[in-house]
Amino acid sequence: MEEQDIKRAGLKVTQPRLKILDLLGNTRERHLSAEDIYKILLGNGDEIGLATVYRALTQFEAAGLVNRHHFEGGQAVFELASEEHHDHMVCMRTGRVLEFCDEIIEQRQRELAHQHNFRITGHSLILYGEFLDNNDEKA
Amino acid sequence: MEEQDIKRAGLKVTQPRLKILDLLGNTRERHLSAEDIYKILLGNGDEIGLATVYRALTQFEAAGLVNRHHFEGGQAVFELASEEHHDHMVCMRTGRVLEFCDEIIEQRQRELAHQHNFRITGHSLILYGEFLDNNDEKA
DNA sequence: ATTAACATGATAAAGCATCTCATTTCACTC
DNA sequence: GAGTGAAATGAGATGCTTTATCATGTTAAT
Repeated sequence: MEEQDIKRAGLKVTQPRLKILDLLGNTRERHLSAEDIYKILLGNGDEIGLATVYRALTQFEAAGLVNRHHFEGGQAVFELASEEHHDHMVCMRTGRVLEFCDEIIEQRQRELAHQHNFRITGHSLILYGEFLDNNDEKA
Repeated sequence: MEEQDIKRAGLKVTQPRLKILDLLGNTRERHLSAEDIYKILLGNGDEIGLATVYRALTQFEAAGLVNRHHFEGGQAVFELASEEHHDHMVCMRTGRVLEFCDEIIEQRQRELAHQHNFRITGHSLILYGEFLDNNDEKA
């Protein structure tokens, strides 16, 4: 329940915050920019301000509810945080984003970090390119 | 020779462009933001405009002479392009950047992309964290 | 030296994100 | 359920990075 998540984050349960979390959880496109969210909610007839969207997303990120990614192209995108870390393939043609997990890469990253006396606190692996099939509709 | 690189890129050989390439090649810190470059050159007594720095870097990037990276923290950083692709560990405490190459990860990325019918045109792997030793001075 | 195309740099402008602050909403108490 | 203080909202201002504009200055080839 979104309400619980918001409370657990030490935040008041408000309409804007519920709407944002709900949208992130129930949209076909898991990865949305702050402006996407703002426009979709406005389109739904909700009253909301862009500043509120940014604020809420930043708070959700701090609470671990959502992740922020900086794909190429200026705007950051947000997604509901899932159990395990995952990486992304981003189609430069259609914008489609595919998430993937790979334990071999994760393991190798840990090894390399250890070799260099580096303590990893976060990481970002993004493959840019394009999908050769035309499944982009079913993304 | 920097002059040749600039010519090969189809650009005129100008003082600002030479200075920028020279700086990128001869600075201890391989990764500089446009503003870093601008300020260093100003500090050296050179006359240069920030717009010129951005323009030159964008042109060099298009020509494959430099790479642009979007580490966390707003500003993009630029580095002289080297033979082979490499990834980065970024120290969140000191800003130190360590480059590394790992064929196991590269290979695995290719496999995963192939599995998903994805043609890779670029990729970005960044590990954020901190170095546990205090070699930051020798970076 | 001349010249035409290109480059420069100061400043304006665009784009993304955050800050400000007056108003509203939430959640708790009685 | 009304009252109250703290927190949240939203409109607009502001900040910061990057790009566009354009009059002036350089380059490189004749």
